[in-house]
Amino acid sequence: MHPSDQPDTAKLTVDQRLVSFFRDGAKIVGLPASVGEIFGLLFASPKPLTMADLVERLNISKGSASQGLKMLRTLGAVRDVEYDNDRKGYFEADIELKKLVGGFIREQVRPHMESGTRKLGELEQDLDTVSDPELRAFYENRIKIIQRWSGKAKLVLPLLQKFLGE
Amino acid sequence: MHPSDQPDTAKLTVDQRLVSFFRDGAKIVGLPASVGEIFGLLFASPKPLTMADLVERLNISKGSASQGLKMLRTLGAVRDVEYDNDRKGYFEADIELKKLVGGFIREQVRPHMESGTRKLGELEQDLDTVSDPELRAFYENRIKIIQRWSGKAKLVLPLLQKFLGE
DNA sequence: TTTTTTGTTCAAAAAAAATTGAACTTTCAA
DNA sequence: TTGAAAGTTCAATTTTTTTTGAACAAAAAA
Repeated sequence: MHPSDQPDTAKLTVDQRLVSFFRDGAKIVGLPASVGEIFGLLFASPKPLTMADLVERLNISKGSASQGLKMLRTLGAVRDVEYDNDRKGYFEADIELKKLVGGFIREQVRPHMESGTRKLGELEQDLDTVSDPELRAFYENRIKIIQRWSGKAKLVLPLLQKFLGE
Repeated sequence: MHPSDQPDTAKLTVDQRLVSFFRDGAKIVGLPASVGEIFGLLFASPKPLTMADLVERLNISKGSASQGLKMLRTLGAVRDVEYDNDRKGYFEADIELKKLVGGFIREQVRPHMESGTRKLGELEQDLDTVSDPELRAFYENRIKIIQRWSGKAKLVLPLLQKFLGE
């Protein structure tokens, strides 16, 4: 073994640790590991990186890099930058918590909430099909409970965004 | 086909819709579908149910029912109740948002945050191994950014709990 | 005690999700 | 134009997660 080669248990470099940190973070919030790694490497890099850099340094396929970057751009977590006046695309991590959380809420939370609201509406329609009045009253109450939750959730999101926006 | 058998496109009953609603909800927050279904059926039931009821009405295995109930109890989303002075165990959904969110934060959020905090600490140790002063300064700044995020996150959880607790 | 009912555990199977890589498109330079 | 570099797409593969079900354990009834 060459002296600079490190065994598995060796200390990781800071950028490797950041990649690992964001890989875990991505999994926690339900995003693919590769997406976390890409963000991590960009976050750990003083200079913008190309897709080829990501493929090489993270050992991921071109396909993963492309799809991961697409998702990160949609989330507003990564942006395209001009660099080296090169025709290749360069990318940079966005470090504003407000933007990261905002993108996550917009892309991952709101769509689910909307579909939930729609489903809840359908549910109310079906109440008419319940003939037993006691059961019907029970269901009405249950639906009211969900609506109360839903109302809170809708209030909480802007509150959260406000709090996180410095 | 017997007249009471409904084709796939037929209207669902209210309890089926609630099961489906919570199945989706579970997936959104990263829990197995079966866990959502179990909670959904309990939520939709005026009376406590047994494990056998869940197996039969949701068409899931005894193993899934047992494991799902275990998780829901750990989350504080379901509780054991006495009923019918029967030796079987009976279960009921908990409908307090405060408790549901509290359990989720305690079981699913806190452990991840703690492991993140630990990893961040390790990361700081490794800063010493960075010889280039410019790169080191860059990393120091990045770590500071994560620490700022982490601080916010730690403040946000109690705030959230307070807001959701009626 | 023995049998039956109820519930748990966990290895194996099935299902779902992420990743790959080869074919394709786009874009620019020669 | 043509060729090469850069990037995208998506069917096939791999990996991860969930679910199953049979063996086991616990507890009460017979």
